[in-house]
Amino acid sequence: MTAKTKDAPTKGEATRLTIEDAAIELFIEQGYHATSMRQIADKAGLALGGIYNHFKSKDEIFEAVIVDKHPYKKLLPLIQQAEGETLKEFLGNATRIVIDELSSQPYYIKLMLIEIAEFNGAHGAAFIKEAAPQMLPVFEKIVKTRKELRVTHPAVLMRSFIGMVLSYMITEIIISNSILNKVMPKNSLDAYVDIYMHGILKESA
Amino acid sequence: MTAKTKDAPTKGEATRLTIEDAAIELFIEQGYHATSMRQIADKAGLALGGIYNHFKSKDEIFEAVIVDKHPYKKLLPLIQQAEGETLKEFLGNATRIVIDELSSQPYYIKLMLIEIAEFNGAHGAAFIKEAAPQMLPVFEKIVKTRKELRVTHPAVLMRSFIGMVLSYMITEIIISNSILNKVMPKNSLDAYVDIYMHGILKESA
DNA sequence: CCTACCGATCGGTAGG
DNA sequence: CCTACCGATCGGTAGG
Repeated sequence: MTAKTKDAPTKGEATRLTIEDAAIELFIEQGYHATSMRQIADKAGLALGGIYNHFKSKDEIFEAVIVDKHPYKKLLPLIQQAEGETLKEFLGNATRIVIDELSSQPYYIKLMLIEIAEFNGAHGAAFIKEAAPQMLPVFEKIVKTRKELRVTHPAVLMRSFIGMVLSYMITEIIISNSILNKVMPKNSLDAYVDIYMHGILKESA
Repeated sequence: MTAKTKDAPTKGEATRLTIEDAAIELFIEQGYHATSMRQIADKAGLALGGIYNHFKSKDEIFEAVIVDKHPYKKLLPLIQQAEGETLKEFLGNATRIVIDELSSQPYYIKLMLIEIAEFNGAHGAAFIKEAAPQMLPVFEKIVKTRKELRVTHPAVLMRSFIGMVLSYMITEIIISNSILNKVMPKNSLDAYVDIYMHGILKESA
């Protein structure tokens, strides 16, 4: 009677997660095609052949990682928990929460870039089909209940919000690797969020 | 007396460019590590060994492509040509010019993503060291001559502008591959630019 | 600029 | 879950 609850994962499930954890680290450091099954096996503490008891192929490992480690599962509840009386406060808090979480787990952004760069977004489409129906309502609710918004189309608001976070994260990667960090002020996140906020809010707000 | 002018490139230089053109197409389709030297040779119409008369290694081809094909060389003069009486008109036109150019040559964005995903931005730093001193003055001039701006720091303005274009291009890639194109309105670029514009401009403008 | 080759490494599997 | 192996392909080179 092996229990299949969250609290007591099967040994096989544990090994599977160990493989995924090893794989995601290597993917992020090197990309997908530059990472070999032998490297994943070594990092996970298995022999090469052992991996194939848990995954049919290297591609299947990547797919599993994309699904299991994707940020929106963590982020959605965090956004919904975000507080603030005015919309400005609410969205400001939500943005900071999202970027803090993504920055602490740089996994996600990098993984997304790998997906686009090496797979032309092939897995991404399937993911969005799953995630979008859960994310859109959050923005629909915001549009309905907040009258201070200039942007009244939920999909446009969602796109602009995700785009703003993405652009901050990516320019942050670029800047931190270059000489631009000397010329860039320190409180960039505040300035960035301020521009966005001013962009979507009515002037009276 | 072989002339070395732009009008009459050496045969060797022509072959070198042919190799670069073949390589960039393959890189964009498959990424860097998934592209083989044999594929590049085939597409360029050479035997494998012939490539090594022009490039020492696969990595050197990628570096050459990054330098020679980078968009800022084309984009900088286009931005400077952008017209418009008000800042709103000027930036609106500049944005459309940039995005039109990048969309018609999807090379660039993809190449940048490959650079980050597969090289951790290693080549990018060197590039920015060259490009930043040429781009910053453009934004410095805008900040100085336009009083309608809320954003007064040139580097912040540059970052937000590049970030806005990047986020539009990347979300466009994601959306066009997914079911989201059904729920997304058609004139998204206008809405996107409008949010940004409203974000950086003073309310009186 | 091509032909023919090198050693190394790849993803994956058979068999236990 | 490991050992030992497979054919295929990789980046790169020697020699002409």
